[in-house]
Amino acid sequence: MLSTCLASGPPTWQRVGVSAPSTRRIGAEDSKTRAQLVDAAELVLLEEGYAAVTSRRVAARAGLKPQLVHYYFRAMDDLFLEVFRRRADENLARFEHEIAAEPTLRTLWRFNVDQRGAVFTIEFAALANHRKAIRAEVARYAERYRSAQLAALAAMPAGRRIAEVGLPPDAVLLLMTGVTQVLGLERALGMTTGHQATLDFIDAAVADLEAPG
Amino acid sequence: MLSTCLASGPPTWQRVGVSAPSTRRIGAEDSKTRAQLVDAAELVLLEEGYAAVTSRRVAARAGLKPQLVHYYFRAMDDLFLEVFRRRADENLARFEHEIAAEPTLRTLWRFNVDQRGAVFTIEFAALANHRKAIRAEVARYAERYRSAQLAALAAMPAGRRIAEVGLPPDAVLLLMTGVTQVLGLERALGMTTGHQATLDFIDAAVADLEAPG
DNA sequence: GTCTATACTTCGATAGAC
DNA sequence: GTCTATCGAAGTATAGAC
Repeated sequence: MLSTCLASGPPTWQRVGVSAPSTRRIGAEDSKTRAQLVDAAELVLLEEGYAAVTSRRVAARAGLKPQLVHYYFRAMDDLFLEVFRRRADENLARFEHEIAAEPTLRTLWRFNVDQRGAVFTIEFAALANHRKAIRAEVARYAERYRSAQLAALAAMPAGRRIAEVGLPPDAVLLLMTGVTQVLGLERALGMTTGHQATLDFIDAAVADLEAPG
Repeated sequence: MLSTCLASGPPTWQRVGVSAPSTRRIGAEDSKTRAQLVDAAELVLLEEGYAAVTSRRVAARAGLKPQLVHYYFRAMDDLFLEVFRRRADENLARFEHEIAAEPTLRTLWRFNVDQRGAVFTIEFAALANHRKAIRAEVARYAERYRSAQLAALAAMPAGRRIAEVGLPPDAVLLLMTGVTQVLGLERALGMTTGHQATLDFIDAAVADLEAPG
């Protein structure tokens, strides 16, 4: 009966080991319908959280039938991966573009703090905690992004200055990423105390590293 | 028929406006069974994520019947709140205790970086994004914790030194919280590049603020 | 006060029709 | 290549038995 549906045992996304063989046919990757489903899934994810990303709700959002989700994606995880990859690739490309146009520490910081994907990030962080395939993909992206940032940093004057001062470049990036994240998280909670002061402080630090005097 | 189950419409936790009247009887707060359910819920949350915290799975984890979850908790959100409050209160108490025993910047930092609740935090951050009641509770806790940290900081020598240097205390806390979080998140992803260097750097900074030379 | 029998919705997934 | 009819498990919740 080869791995039929959820017949007994934990839900599909929790199963371990050899994934189902499943000879089921899958829709074309360049299908327009498929793209609509990915769009809808992203919206549902952002508005209602990953737990709400079900075939039925995604389909409803796209004005399509639920079964189509399973036609285009072997399992819900594949849909999540698609949603993630799309944004991740786009984000990386945008970073490379902006940093190439103006390779400064300020650009690096602006890009970090600009991140509109605070909710997006949290949802996938939570997902990554419990789903192997997603964790791997998120990690892969995080590494790529980190490398790109490090390379950019090393190539700019401020980067060399940072090294001279004895500041580990990794630490600078981790600190920047960190504050950004907390600021976003707290804002989502309705908290803003100390945010402006923090932003001002970092702004000044960036300015100082950029053009010390 | 007054608000029967999920009969039509979005799931309970998404419903807006006046919450169901529901005259249903609810179990005693000091019930042992109830406590078992909260324990089980926390375990499921940590191991499988918030989406896996369902009446059936929680009950299974506790070796009890699924219906009991609904007897002791009016809705699943109430269970989440209970899980959160328990840990939050415990954490705050532990903080107050440790900072009272040794009111230094190092204690503050150690407590932050020690946080074992990285997964816990992410899960509730994700939950808070989409569930009003939970968001309110998380925000309430975050404010309390922030206040406690600020008060502790203001009362220690290093705190005064920070102010002298022109560093906003809020920024110091946000930076500390931020790195901690990213470090935890990345470690969960299997990333460790630059972590030690960052920890060493902050360690040195803390030492310097503690006893400048 | 505690727990169970039961309702019925939503879920992921597949086989098979077009 | 695209979509639909349909299955059986898992989901929340209530009313009523003990």
